[in-house]
Amino acid sequence: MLEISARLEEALNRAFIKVFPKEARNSKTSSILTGSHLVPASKPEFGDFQINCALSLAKEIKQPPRDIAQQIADQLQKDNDFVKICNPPHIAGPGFINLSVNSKTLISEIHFRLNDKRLGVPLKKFSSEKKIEEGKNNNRVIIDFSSPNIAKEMHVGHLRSTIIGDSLARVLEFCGYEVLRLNHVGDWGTQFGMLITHLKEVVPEALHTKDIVEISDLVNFYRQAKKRFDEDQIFQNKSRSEVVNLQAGKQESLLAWQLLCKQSRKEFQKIYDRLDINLTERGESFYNKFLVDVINDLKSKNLLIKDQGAQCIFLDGVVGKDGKPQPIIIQKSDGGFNYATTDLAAIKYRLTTPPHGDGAFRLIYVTDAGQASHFSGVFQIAKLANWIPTDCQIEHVPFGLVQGEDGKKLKTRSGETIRLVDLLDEAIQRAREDLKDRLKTENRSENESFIDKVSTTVGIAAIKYADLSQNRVSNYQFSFDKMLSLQGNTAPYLLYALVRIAGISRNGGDLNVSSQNIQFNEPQEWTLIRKLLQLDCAIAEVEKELLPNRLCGYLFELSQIFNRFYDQVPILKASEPERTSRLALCSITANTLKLGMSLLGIPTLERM
RNA sequence: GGGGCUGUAGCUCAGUUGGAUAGAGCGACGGUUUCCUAAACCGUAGGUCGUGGGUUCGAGUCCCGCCAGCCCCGCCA
Repeated sequence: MLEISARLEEALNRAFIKVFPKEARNSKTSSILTGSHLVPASKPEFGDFQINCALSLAKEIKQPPRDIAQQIADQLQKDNDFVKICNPPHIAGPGFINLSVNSKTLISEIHFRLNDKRLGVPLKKFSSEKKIEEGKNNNRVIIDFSSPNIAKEMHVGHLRSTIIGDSLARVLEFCGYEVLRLNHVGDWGTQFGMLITHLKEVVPEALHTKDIVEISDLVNFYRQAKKRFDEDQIFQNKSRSEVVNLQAGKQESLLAWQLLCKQSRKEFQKIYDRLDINLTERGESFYNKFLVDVINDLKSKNLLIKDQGAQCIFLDGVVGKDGKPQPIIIQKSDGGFNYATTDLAAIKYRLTTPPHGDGAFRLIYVTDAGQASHFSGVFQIAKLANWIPTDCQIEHVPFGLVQGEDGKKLKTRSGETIRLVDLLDEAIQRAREDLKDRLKTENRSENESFIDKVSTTVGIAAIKYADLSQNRVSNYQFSFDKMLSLQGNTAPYLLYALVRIAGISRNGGDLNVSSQNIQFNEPQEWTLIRKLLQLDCAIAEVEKELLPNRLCGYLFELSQIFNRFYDQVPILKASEPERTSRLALCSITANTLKLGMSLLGIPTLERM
């Protein structure tokens, strides 16, 4: 519908100039006229699109809005391209112009989708000349997401960033951008002092030999190290000097550090594999060699102020609890750097043209909303330092907390943080029990591998979909019962719609429709057609707003409309040409759902 | 104290540059199966959109005040 919408918009602009030539030149009214007034209809009974401008023009032009609407509508009917696409416009209410796309156009769009792998979603084109000229890819986007800490376990707090970031990456890739998915892991910092010291004592051979040491329980290892650090003065001192060794690049310490990172990476990868997440690891340590440059650059631009021994930047409006201006610390009083410094180095590197940087034009950070002020500060500094070229965007994509059903931050009963593995396992386990119950009541028998596959797919799909289907800005209430529910806006409901279509195929419905002879008569068919044609709009919205829930909402509505169609209109038992026509709709619906789910990172099933 | 986010049906949430009578799902109540998976479909009930002002032909949406909840705020990330 995007292309149709654009063509109608052009027709509308032509009509404006014909009907209101003077007003089109007048600065006040032309701003009303040139603004986009063609919007999707607010209700199906109003058609496909509506034009609202008559109401806003009425006062300026001093004519009743319905008269203005009538003149525009009359002119539109004289426009060749408009008449090709639309039925005659209707004036409604106080002055709305309702448009409905004619059936010929809708059918030709349906034909096109039968043979189009992208289902009518345009692929963005980027000029290769600009690339060469500027020495960078003007379509490269960096999405920074997931970002767990080395030597710690992934927990529920990493869930949203990982799932949302991955989905945004998939959508932008599909749109045609080159996406660099960066895992900004916490692989540097003072905590490595205690970890290395502990490692030295527990598995000393790790310091001299590569690859043979396994730390089976890294979490426990971290806890032990932390405990000793808190209780043992001598251990603390050793740890501190170990940090110095590491930063100085001492061979032994580096080896230990690498071992810990490697071990963690292996654990993370298990989760990423289960969730089908693809990421490039580039941790904080990567930026170490650029930190001094960051300080020097900021110094040369006179942005740094020394305060109590630390190098700081004071931003307007940033005030502490005491009401005094509060600095962002770029270099600590002991000469060390902190996360603001690393984040600044990362911004600089990511925007710098290759080979000295990534040459991205858009940076997206998917982290919790609690870091909003941190990113706002860091972004402001990058702007002050002139590191952000005018055609580049940098944005924080925040998301809310994961809460339990009590409305509080999700924890275990004993108050501990929930491990991500346990969350996945439980979802799959519950999906398995639900499935087994159903098999029993329906008197079906399935083998173990079927049960495994269905419960794994449903469990993972439920967790991902529950998260993605909510507006990411607000807090999200985690509930196994709701996400696994077979009714409502859930993954199982969408999966089931696909299973129904696969069932039609198994029962002799050929979904490879290429026939030119398709026709539609039922209202359920037209409703489904109109929804199918809106996929491009839904994806364009996610691309623009970075809100995956818009796509989820679309897929849910599509599933609802399909289920109504399936329930009320016979398919296999219909005679030709209805049968083939309806199979064509089934085919496009299945492809649309599969594509949509794949952009959410959710696998689908043929049977469940 | 400063800043951010949130406040919409009993519950969980949508609501796209301001547009027509504010929408789903769950839960409640009632109905549908000789037919492609009823994990579905149809219907009924349920709202002072936190609150008070303002802008506008028109406000859940924009602006200001207030109330409530959560989060962040000097050398952790």
